[in-house]
Amino acid sequence: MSSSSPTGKELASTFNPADIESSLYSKWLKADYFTADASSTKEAFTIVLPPPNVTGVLHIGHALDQTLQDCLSRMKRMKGYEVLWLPGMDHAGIATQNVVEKQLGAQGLSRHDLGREDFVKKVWEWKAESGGAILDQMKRLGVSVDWSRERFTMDEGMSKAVVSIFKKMHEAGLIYRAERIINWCPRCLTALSDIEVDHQDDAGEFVQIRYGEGEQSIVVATTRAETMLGDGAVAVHPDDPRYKHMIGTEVLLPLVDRMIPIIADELVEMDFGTGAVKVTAAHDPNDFEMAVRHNVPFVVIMNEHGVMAGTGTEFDGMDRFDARVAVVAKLKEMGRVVAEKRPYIHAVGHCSRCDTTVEPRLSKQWFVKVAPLAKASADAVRSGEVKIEPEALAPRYFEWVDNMHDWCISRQLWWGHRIPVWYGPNDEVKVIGPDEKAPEGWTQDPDVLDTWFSSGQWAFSTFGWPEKTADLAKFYPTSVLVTGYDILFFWVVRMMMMSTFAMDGVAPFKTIMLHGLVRDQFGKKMSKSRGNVIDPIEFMDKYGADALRFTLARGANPGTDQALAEDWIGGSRNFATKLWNATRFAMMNGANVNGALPATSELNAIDRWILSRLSETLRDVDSLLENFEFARACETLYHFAWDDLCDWYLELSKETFASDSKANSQRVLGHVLDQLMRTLHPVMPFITEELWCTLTGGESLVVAGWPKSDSSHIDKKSEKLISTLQEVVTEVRRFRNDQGLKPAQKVPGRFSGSADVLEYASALRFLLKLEDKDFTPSASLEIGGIKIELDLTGSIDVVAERARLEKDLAAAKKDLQTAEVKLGNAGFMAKAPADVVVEIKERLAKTTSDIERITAALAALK
RNA sequence: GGGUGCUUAGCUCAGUGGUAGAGCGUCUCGUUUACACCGAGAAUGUCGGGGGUUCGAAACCCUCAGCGCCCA
Repeated sequence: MSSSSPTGKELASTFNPADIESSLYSKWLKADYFTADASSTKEAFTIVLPPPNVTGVLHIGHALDQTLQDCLSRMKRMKGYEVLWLPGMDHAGIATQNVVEKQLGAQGLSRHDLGREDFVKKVWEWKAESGGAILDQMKRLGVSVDWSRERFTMDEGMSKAVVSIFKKMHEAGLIYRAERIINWCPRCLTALSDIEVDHQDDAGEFVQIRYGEGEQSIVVATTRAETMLGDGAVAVHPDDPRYKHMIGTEVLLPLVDRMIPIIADELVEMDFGTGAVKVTAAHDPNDFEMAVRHNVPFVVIMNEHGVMAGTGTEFDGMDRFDARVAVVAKLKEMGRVVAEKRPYIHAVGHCSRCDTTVEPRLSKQWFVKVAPLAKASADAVRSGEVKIEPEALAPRYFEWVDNMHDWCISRQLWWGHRIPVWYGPNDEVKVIGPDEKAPEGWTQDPDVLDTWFSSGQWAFSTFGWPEKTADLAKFYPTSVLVTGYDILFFWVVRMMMMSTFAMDGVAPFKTIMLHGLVRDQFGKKMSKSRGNVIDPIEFMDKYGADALRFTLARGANPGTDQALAEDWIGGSRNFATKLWNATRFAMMNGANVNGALPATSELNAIDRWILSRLSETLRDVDSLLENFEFARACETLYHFAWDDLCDWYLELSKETFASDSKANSQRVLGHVLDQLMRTLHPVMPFITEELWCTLTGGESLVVAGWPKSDSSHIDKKSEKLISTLQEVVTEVRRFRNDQGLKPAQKVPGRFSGSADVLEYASALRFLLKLEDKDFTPSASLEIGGIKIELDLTGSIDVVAERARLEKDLAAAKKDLQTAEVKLGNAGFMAKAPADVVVEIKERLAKTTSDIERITAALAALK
């Protein structure tokens, strides 16, 4: 059987995604549909793609994030906006440098063997050869990004912007250099910001050590015994009665034989450990704070590799973890270990890139003073200029921006934006802007900037800032930022801070739409070690991009994680096949979009009903998508397409399509499919494009109009009638099933009752496999005022029928009781809204008549 | 320790005051003018426990228990 289209094209009998996806994507690129026009008079709709790492490959989280962005972009494009969805990549400082260093390591080389210049050259070579694999994978998903505007955080324009903003922030007093305790990775040999540190529960030890002798001794507790070599004081709480008398005195620090003071500071928790803590000013952030307050000296006892150095003890030259063991052993020997707990589970910081245990280290670094920036970022949300969706996640945002520490932005790496600060021969310090030259003989700071410093500018420097470009004017601020809540703090907050600063207080987006993480089918986090990682490419190969996209969008409830299983992607593929076959069937039956839709007065109730359901669906889906309710939008479309259209409309209309009076229905069906394909297109771009072009002969759904719900089509009367037909069909099917009739077995049957239902008697007969001929009824049913009589050749299964009726009777009695209780409740009658009371009264009447009918039927059964 | 969620069918989750829902899975029947990647029918829940507010609570409040995430 074939289905012909306006273009003479035919649909294959089975849907195979691989046949259409890549050629459709090429078609869209060739037609230049995704390239935005800054000179357009249309209202702009802008999204910047959260730039994936240049080292990255597409994982399921990207697939979700990008599917949602593509849905919004495609819908807005169809709605007539000038849509810019800007793609690009992040240079990912540490991650990328690690990749290239690893490659060098395989050849027995380190970056130092190459030298800075050649190493950076090598990284660029790596990028040209193997970087950005993710971009091609994104094309598989069908992303409608503007490739002509693709950016990279290290490209020329963005690099210039980085230098410009550094200078601007420095001039505003927002960037400074200071000696502080920072997170140090002894393997990557660089400083890390707070958010580049992952806290894990590690099995460590908790050791209590006695300092001093006799009366003048005090027991401190620590998880890092080796740092005692650098202690400058012991701290207690000022109100602690145990130690009050010792405040201001000194105790002997063992091993190094130094007298150190006992100080009082409110930071100390009396209930924790012994209530006395050692103060290692150069190796712990809290100790550093106390040391500053009490003038405790900073004693550095480790080098950059985490190796003990400069303590003047036997421990110099030992790795920090070996030193921990050795120091405890030695102290034990001396009888100074009062108590030990092992294992002691506590949170320990690890480098988020290489998992090495982070070492707090006193070091001179560049910082951003975040207080004013964070306040502006918080205010933008508090004032309503920026909306967080879902609103429930706003407190998390505030918790962060309201309590933010200064941001360490220097990294001791080679791959990244080099800090534009130059030092003169006499310790002069100067920030050199993009168009300036450093004086002769000066040297540049060797460090580079934190990757987030440049990606924080993604929402404006991608448009050409600091130049006053047409793109910037047209597309900034962006409309919505779509991203996972997991990078709210990493990236979103940085974008907010940098953008509001650079763009004169205008926040970078109007809405921050946060989605959750994709988890495995049991809701567990995906991880390589668990072996439960879902590869989006594999599943696109297997089920098609549309199936993956639909599954992800259907699971995307605002701000919450979603589980994903292969079976569910298979289910979405089944849905795609359903759409394919429904369209194929429709076209075999002459569905078309030629000319105007017939007036509703000329349509039968089935056509009026599907138009009514269509209008309601379009109305609901539009509002759901505008509110980022992707899951509910998909659910609504799924049930309209599968239940209303395929299971009921097509089945009820088969009779019509076989008759001579089918023209109106053919036009209606064409219209419904046309609108359905348009509405599904943002979620399932490939199959809808293929089906719609075949059905309508149109150029492309990418540039087709977004459907408007036609409220004049909403027809409650037809909905009521069709719902009665559905009830009749379902009940008779149930009866047939209970009676053991085969689905295809024809049975003589006839209807009597209200005329508007009887008008569709032949459609009912078709669905119920009832024959229209004279017979003596042996069974009868009554549903919704319609009487159905059937001939079961004289014998029916009385036991089965009795069981069925009794079940119905019990349900009806239960309903009756609830209704009676409510109506008999004076409080309910007095306080419940009128429409609820009416509803309950109707329910009472219906259940009463049902009970009478069922009771009579039971009595009639022999 | 601070913050913030979650607990509804076998599994994963919707559902914010008016008769408990979906997808997947399970059971039965079935190749009938698209589709077995299908159709028809069925089973399955004192909505974590307890208390309160209300005419009415899965939903609102309190409390207990369990689980999770973020931050320190």
